[in-house]
Amino acid sequence: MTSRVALEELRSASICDAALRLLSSKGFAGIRVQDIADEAGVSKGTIYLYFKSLEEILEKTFETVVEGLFVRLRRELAAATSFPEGIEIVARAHMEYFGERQDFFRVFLSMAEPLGEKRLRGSRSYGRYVTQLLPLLEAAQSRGELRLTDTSRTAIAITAVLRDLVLQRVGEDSPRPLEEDVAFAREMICGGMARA
Amino acid sequence: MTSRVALEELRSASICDAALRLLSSKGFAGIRVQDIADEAGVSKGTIYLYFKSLEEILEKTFETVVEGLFVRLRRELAAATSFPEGIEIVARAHMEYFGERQDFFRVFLSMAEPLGEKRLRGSRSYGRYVTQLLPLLEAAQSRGELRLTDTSRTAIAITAVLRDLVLQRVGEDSPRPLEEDVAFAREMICGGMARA
Amino acid sequence: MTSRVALEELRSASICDAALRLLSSKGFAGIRVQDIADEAGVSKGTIYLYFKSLEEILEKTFETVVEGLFVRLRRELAAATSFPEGIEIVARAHMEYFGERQDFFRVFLSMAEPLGEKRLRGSRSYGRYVTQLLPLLEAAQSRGELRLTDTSRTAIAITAVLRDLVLQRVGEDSPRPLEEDVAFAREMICGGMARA
Amino acid sequence: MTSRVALEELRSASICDAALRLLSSKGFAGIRVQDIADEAGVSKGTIYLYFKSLEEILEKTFETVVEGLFVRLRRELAAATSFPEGIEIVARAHMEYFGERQDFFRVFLSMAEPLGEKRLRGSRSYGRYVTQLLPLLEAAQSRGELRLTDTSRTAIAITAVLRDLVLQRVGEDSPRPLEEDVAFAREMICGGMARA
DNA sequence: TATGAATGAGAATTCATTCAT
DNA sequence: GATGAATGAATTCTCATTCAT
Repeated sequence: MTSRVALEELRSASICDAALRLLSSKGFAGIRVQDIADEAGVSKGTIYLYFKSLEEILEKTFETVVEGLFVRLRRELAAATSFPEGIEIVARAHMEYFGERQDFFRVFLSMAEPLGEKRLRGSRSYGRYVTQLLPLLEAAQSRGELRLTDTSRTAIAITAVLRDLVLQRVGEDSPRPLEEDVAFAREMICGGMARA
Repeated sequence: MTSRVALEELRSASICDAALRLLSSKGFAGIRVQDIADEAGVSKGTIYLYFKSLEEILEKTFETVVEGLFVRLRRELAAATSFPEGIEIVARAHMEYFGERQDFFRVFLSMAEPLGEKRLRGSRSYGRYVTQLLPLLEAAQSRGELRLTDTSRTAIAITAVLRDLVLQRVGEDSPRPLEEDVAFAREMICGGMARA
Repeated sequence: MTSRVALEELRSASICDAALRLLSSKGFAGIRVQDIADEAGVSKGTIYLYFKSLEEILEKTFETVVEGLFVRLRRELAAATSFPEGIEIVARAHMEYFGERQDFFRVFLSMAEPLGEKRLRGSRSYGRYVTQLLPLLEAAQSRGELRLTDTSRTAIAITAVLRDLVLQRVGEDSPRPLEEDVAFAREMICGGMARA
Repeated sequence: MTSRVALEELRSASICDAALRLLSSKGFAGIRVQDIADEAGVSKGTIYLYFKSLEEILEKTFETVVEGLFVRLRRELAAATSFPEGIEIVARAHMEYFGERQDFFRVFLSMAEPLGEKRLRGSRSYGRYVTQLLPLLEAAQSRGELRLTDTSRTAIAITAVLRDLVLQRVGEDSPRPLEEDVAFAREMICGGMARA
């Protein structure tokens, strides 16, 4: 019985893996069920034993990857003792995680809103993504570390900066040392750009 | 002869206008040549007299809209006398311009990189978009107003914050007063989030 | 303008003709859009310029043929002066009309009720078919020619007998003279089977 | 060994039963092997231990039901002492038997000939169905009760009338008393419709 | 024997693009 | 130039049948 469920999980995961690999090379719009099947080494019919539609595959794939980042963030943020330290942790997590999943990251970007609605309706990941930072901000606020009081817009601004810095790294042939970008992010986010 | 070219420009522009209107309601993936033809009031065949392919229409449309923002930025930024003032100008331009083109904005977002490659390969607008801020930053730097020295990454961070704040506004049913968000952007970008 | 509509009618009709020819050899269930396209000498895409779906083609085809019989019945029944004469006219019309459309007739049979619902939803022809006989029966009744008073069930019984006799003829390699079957139908329907 | 065969019969019958129940709700075209397996409580693979194909299941199911009517007709017709009495018996049998199997009856109708060939090729039941009436007609003829001499066409006409009357009953929300329809059938078939 | 996961040949439908008028 | 009818490649999803366990 366990093996039945396990097998199902396994197949399902391997199909998502295949989809993830293709997301890279083809982007969201260019992906076809047959491609996923080929990449996963199963038949088209098999795909439909595990997923109801192409859309479901893409959604599941997406959620899986994003959840991976969330898990990491939750784990590591627990140890942060100051706001700048928290920002560093978040920045590092982003850069490493997406640095290893460059191709996916591009897709992730386009998910900022129900974009490409036809192909990925109802994915709520992006909202949850922003939400991951709220504990960090609330703790900082209760410690009186924040200048700005609108935590929701603050969270948005933080993720925006991190996202685009990662995107930049990902696009570069030989990105600078990771810690340099982490430091830049911390400085920019905590202290802003203007001299006192 | 001039009138020949002018007419051609006119037709071409009216097709792009039609495409823009549809981009709103249908998004990138859902747009069809027949729809554009209908919306523009010409036949499908005529479309192909002015454009080589659907892709070309979308690309041209995109460039046109983005160029509109660039023109505005270049014009208004010339008057900026300080870095914070420049940031305010840029923020206000973004919020107004995209606030009036909400539907397009979402599409714009997905263009951060050659996403949706199949439908819009090779658009280089996003890179140029970031470039628009360089004059502002270089002037600020020469005036000694900047803490951070990496102007390229700084420009990225600024556009990232603005983009996502606009996105947030666009998604809200009754967004707060525009100047409030402009002020938030200025504060965040110039002074950062952490208390001194 | 007229030629536009005319052309459309023509294409539409030639597609239905093709479908009718195939109905014969493949039956309702076995018919494919590609087959119809091939048979009609157009491309699959063209089919969809004139019909919304396979179902619509089949429906239209069906209606067209049935309407042909109705037209004939209405025309000829007007001349009937007695019930037996009317029955003869109806019987002859059935046998000739379906004798020339044997393959279609089989399909018609299966339409007695919303059978094969999935493939031919909403065809109301059969009900209208029975209705064609009502004028004949009402005239006969007002002339006092009928023993039985339930005209609706009577109409059903008549069409049933005619249908199955035609079916029998259609299935025979060398059917007997048509007038023999017409006479049998008249005798059976008017006088019944039992000796006085 | 006997039990082996018996078990096989049992399974086979229970699969047909399942198919029959589904025929009702889904019609011929909509029936799927998986549905039959589910309804019968066995696996899809098991189905193929007992039947060569979906077609074979449908055929066998069909035969089984039809044979049920035949058995009843043979039993009850033996007692008939006159033609009208025989017709009454046949009419009653039809109305009761198919009244209890309404959904199947519709399918039965479409079987008048190798209709839906793809799904049920070669069913010969309908011909045998007509044959069931021949003993009745021959006895009546030898007793001099018949006006018409063509027993084969006569049998066809009888079954046609009965079939369509049952169809009518089956389609009605609150059918009239069964004996009323039996009487109508007897009158129509024995005495015809025209007043002497 | 029984199972049900896997297969893959289809089938309907869409739509960018072409081209004769 | 302008048109829009015609094309057919491409795509998703279904389901009868097989076969390893």
